[in-house]
Amino acid sequence: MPELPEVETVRRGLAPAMEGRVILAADVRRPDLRWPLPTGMAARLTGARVGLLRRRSKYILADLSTGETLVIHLGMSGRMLVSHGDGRAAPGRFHHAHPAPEKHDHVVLDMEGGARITFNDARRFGAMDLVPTPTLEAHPLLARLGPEPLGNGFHAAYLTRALAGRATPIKAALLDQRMVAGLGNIYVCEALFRAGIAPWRKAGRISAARVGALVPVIRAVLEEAIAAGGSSLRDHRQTGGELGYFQHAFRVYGRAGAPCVAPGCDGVVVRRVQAGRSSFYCPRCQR
DNA sequence: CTGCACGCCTGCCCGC
DNA sequence: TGCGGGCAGGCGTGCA
Repeated sequence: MPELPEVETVRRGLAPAMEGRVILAADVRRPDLRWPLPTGMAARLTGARVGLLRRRSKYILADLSTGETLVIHLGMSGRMLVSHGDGRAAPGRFHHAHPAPEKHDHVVLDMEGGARITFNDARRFGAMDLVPTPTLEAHPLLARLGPEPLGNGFHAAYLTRALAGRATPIKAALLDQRMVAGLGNIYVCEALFRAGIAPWRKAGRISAARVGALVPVIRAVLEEAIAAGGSSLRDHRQTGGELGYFQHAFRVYGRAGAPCVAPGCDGVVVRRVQAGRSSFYCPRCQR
């Protein structure tokens, strides 16, 4: 699925079509996503004006003039695509100057201004919910998330303290959304490679200096990936349908058997399953 | 509390 | 070309 960079790429793509605009019509074509869509979602969205489009971890949050916030999660295979019609949409009425809905198009929003937003999710691990904006932070999906890795609350002192005493492998600790929010398998593998830390190292037994070095490395990987429009392995698309291209910059993820890219290293990238997830690492560089 | 296996779904890729 | 198995970016549940 989209990890933080892919979700941020999607948020940035949606913003011009959604922010400040009224949802003229909403069509729920299939309500059984990971959880059933909220009752009456189409009616609750119709006529609402979208305020800020925000992101928290891997969730896109659309504040609405109705006092509710639309929470969007892309799961493993979710896409949010923007198409542009002929501008003849009217309140409460769908117009048809857009491509016909395709398989797995589950929710369609026609926006003031003529854009159509389509949520497509083959595997239906994605989710949407509508919650009162003032109670948003208490939402079960959001309440226990750790700090944003690109935010001010994520720094060396925080991470050192959060990892202290933890016997869990650093790989699992960084995938734990309560530790830091938004990392997934790809970017944890890439960050650990850049930091020279082996994925199975016990989190609490890594020196403060190395933990401190991990923070800017995580930030750098995420920022580079965002700048590249995310990573498109199979499912991720930007809102215009374009591929991201950060996958070409992977140093270890998906490169099992390939030579290590570190200058002067003659190691070979290894794939090892750890807690049910593939870890890719260089046994020479990462200790 | 932790760690882990599992299920949720579909599509794709590989080997036969 | 077809078929079965394994794999996939997430996350909640339930168990030891």
